[in-house]
Amino acid sequence: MSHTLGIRQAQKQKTRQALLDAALELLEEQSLSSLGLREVTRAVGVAPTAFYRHFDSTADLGVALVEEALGSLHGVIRETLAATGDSEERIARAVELIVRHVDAYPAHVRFIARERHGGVQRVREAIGAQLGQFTEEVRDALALDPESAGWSTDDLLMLARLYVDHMVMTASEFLVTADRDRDRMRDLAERQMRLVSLGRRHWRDPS
Amino acid sequence: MSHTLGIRQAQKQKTRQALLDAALELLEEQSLSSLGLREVTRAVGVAPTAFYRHFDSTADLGVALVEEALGSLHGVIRETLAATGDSEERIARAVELIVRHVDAYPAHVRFIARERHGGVQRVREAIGAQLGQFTEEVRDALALDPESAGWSTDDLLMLARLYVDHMVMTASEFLVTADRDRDRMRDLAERQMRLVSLGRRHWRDPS
DNA sequence: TGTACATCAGTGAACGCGCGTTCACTGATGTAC
DNA sequence: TGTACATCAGTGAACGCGCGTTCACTGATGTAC
Repeated sequence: MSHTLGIRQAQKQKTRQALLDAALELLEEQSLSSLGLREVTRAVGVAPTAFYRHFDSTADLGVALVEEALGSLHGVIRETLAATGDSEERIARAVELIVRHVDAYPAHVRFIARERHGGVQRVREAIGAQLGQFTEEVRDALALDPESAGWSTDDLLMLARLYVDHMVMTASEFLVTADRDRDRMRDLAERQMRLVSLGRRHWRDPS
Repeated sequence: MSHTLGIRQAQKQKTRQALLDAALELLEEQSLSSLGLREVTRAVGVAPTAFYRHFDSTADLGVALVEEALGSLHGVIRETLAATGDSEERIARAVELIVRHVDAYPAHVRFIARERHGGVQRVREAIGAQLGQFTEEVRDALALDPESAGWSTDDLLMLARLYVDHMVMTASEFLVTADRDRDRMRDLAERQMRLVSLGRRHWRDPS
């Protein structure tokens, strides 16, 4: 059964979400470490003091944005990796997934790219933790693949990091790619994944 | 002959360098978009208004920092790539180069990693331009390699981007790596480069 | 269902503070003769 | 070498402004009976 929130709770959540949305928009042209609490509340249309009913600070809001941006991605990634098909199909599907995600949530992707190495420690740590989880999930998926026979856990993690970093890199590249260059960039990303897959196939081949 | 600067010019350069150094240090725990001009002059010990004798704004100072951080790297990279030796030697040398650079200029590396996707457009653009130049230089070096026989310019650029992005990624990884994990991270980076090199060797093999 | 009290999300005034920028200035350095 | 004037890096006072945070408050929603 769906538990209906009380009116008060529902309204509170609505305001909280409005603060998150407004912050995300303001962050398209600045960094979290320069985002002001008053800017955010002004954009939403509430009093500055209302901010404290939801977050301790803008850093705290940033951590919530990390959860919003990356928390829901685990399922999608696992699905994509678990799907069958030959290497070429998988690559096309992975790149397609990235493109769709960037199109659907450009501000979230920009936020993660910007704050991954940004000036707010707690947010960097939150992003690092999420990406670390992704890496482990990718490693586990790789381990199930027949191609990974004979691979050490450490080598699998090495490869998983390469894939996850390539994914993040590709996503932030798409963010700044003009429409007329989309197809070229997509092709580029696919060729890079193809080259890595080739390296994977010949890893520790006696040759 | 070495042209000696006038006393006035020399003093001006000294102050300018002090501003750059102080800014770089302040940027270890914040982003450029939140760096204040008064913070910087306070750290140096000059009046806030002195700032304007050197830079229009903190964004302008940021662009100067990009030049300082990346401008001198072209030569080093070209040398490393031009050097002979087998694939394994090259990889070890490349990783060694990165490690040394991060140790010698940690604040510069952090600045580039942070502002590459940061909140100040002109600085992002300056970093992008420099990294684009690196990519072209790496592509040109790759083109001279016998292993690249039969490669299209486009495929060479694709590979060059993979190398440059891996280089940046590795550098910013080392920045946050504790001493006791240094060797493990170095090994990881070398294995990743080895896997990419394997992919390169088998690229468009009829197999 | 109705009443009396508790909760708490959002308000609005007030605070002290540091910000970026302007301006006229000073005095050491540079230059012309 | 000495003198008279020009340049200009750095100064210090002043400005208006928006910031984060505090506080006592209001009034709609929730709860107990």
